[in-house]
Amino acid sequence: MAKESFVEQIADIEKDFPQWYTDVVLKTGLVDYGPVKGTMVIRPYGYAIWENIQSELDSRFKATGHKNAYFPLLIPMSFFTKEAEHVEGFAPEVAVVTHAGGEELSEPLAIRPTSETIFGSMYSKWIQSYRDLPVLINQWANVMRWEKTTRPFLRTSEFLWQEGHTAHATEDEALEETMKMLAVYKEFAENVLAIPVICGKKTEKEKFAGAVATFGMEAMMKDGKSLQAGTSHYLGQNFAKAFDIKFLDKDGVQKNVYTSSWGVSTRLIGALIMAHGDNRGLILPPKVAPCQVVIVPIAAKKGGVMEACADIKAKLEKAGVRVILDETDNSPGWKFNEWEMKGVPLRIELGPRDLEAGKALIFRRDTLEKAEVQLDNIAKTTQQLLDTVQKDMLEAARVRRDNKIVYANDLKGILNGVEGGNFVKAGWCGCRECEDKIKAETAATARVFAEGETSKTCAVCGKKAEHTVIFARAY
RNA sequence: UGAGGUGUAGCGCAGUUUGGUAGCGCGUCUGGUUAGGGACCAGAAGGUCGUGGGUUCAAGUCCCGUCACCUCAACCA
Repeated sequence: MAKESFVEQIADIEKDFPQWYTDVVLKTGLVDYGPVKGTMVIRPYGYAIWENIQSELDSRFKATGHKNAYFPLLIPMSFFTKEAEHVEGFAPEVAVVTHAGGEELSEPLAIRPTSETIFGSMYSKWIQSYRDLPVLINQWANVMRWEKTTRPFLRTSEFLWQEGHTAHATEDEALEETMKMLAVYKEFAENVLAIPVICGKKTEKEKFAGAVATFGMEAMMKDGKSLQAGTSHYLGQNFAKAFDIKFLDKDGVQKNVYTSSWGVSTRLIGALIMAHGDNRGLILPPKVAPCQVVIVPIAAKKGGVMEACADIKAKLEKAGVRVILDETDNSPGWKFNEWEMKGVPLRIELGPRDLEAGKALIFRRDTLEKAEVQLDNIAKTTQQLLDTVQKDMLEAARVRRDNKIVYANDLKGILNGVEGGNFVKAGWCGCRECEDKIKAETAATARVFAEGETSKTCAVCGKKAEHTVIFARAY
């Protein structure tokens, strides 16, 4: 009987982007829903992507002088109340432990939604002198935020992330750190995830609770909506004062330190899916793909086919390529669809006919092109092609994004822009009323300030524009 | 919190109007034949019908309660 084609099983990316996303995430085996609402179980295939992200990021953190550490999951509630804006921003979404050991606790414990407070409390003990500075620590951890509506990777009650927390002697140094890590994220997003991003300062409304300034990294998804893919915060002396983090400077004066914090999360996996995927499923850039090449034997039982496939696998492994030989007895068509759905960048097909000719077919997931390759130098060809795919994916994403950035002079222009799935650059006077009005009438929010651009007037009130802002609907 | 909807096999559903042996498709498992875009044959396993009570000779089906989930609204660094 005629089965539903694979393409029909996955929602149409053009017509129903959210449904397409959910289908892909579940059907590719990245995650499953957890028993507690809003939680996800990250399955091995999804976690392998995260491990690749971790290792790429971690080497960049080490290269910029940071060290890893681990801080506790539970934070005394009183810590949050020490910084006024921080507690106000996070209180609604903090999960709290009230009982343990069969008794009610004398002080409730927050399950960390972020760790500025507990880092702050420890830094106040560790830092005494300018000689102790800077302190550059990162931690890989889980955090919990009790959001009302959730979606796998994009917004879940519990998620994995890294959070860097640094303390510095001067404002300049802390600001420099904030910007340096934002640049690290940008370079990583583009060269590893193949996602072009726009970085910039956030408005007061969108800034992190407790920060002096927040800088965001925004990525455009295929439907033109924006996803905040990472943030870097300059915290000034807000947390230093709240947690009494002081040092004796060279001039003999006691001073508060200046701190920064920055983080990216498993949301990056959601970004990967939505920035690159198509109607066949995922398309993963080679650098983070758990499997970079899949070998599909054709007529596997015929003489020499499996042996030749195993030989190719060995050669690729030796060259450092992550490769899977699909030895299951599914039909070739089934295998093609399965691995395409999972986003494997390259597929090598080898059957009796190819073997005789000393060739194989190699298929590119990103462009859907097939080409013949000589078996003799297949390892080298494959490696080169992986590099090409990595670069082409970034370039293709860049073109997609650049075609969807428009300018607007008034509210209607912003509305038309975002309805058409664009990022819209528009002037803004800087007042909260105008920002709120844009959100109310267009469902778009201010993502980041567009640096190096000047608009004359505010798109809402017509007064003099203080900034040019990128507006977009966001996930 | 306001409005609507859904709970029956791993997944998707029918069956409820009119009470009478628990069904279908996909998937899974076993054995075999196949193979260049989701192949085919044969066989098998799998269900406290969300949950508590009531009516009845008899309840997936009728009555009362309750829980969970989904959609929209609201809320949301």
